[in-house]
Amino acid sequence: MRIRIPPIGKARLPGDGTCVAGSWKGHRLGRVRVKQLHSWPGSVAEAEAIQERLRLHVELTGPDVFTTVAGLDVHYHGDDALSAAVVVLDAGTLDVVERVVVHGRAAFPYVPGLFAFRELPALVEALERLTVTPDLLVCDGYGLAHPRGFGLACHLGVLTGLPSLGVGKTPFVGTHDAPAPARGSWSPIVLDGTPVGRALRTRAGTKPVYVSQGHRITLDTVTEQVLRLSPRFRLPEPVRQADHLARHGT
DNA sequence: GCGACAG
DNA sequence: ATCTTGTCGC
Repeated sequence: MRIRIPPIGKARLPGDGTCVAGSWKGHRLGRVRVKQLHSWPGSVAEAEAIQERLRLHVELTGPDVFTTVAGLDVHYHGDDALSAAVVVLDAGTLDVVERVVVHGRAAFPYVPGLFAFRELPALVEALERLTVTPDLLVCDGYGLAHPRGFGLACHLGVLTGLPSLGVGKTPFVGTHDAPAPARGSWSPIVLDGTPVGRALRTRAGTKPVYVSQGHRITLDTVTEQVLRLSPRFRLPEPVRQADHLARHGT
């Protein structure tokens, strides 16, 4: 299987990115710096090799208090067209601090385990357009709970150096028991005898979400943050906001 | 060996 | 992910 792909930072972005709103709450200004840690893979084997190499950069401990949190999500329109959104919230009040949407194209075919390569260029572009630097990235998908221990959340965390976590909506790798019915209960996702994430009940009477570490964060902190960011709905507020922005442009 | 497999 | 109706429940 041969694949031609645009390199990171050079993905086609027809329609150009759109900065929907700027920061207005006096947060410190800063720009997310994205490291160029690898060239763009031209095949499945190359993509897997990149994951095997970058996984060694993942750090599984880090801060447990965050001032601002960013939710990231991508919406697909037809074949390869997509819109990537990042919404930064005040971690305490959940007020919106900044929002960015960019329109582009999927940068890789969908291959389970290589999902990150589809969305990476557009998400990186959106992060680079932020005028604030979020303290935590809340990603739509998996982190450590991945066939090679390096899902989208790990990838974005390592490229930006920011703490990150992954929230999946459906099971992927490993096995788990159903968590107890009460909000806040969880059960471990086990892969090769190792706990790599948790099935977490963010709301009673609904399916759990599947959380895992991305970068510079512990699993306990991941669990705590996802619960705190999901006071009302199944999905954390930053991801819901990003989903809405990517979907409806507003 | 075969199928299933984040979005 | 996306294509799709109605329906039950808060």
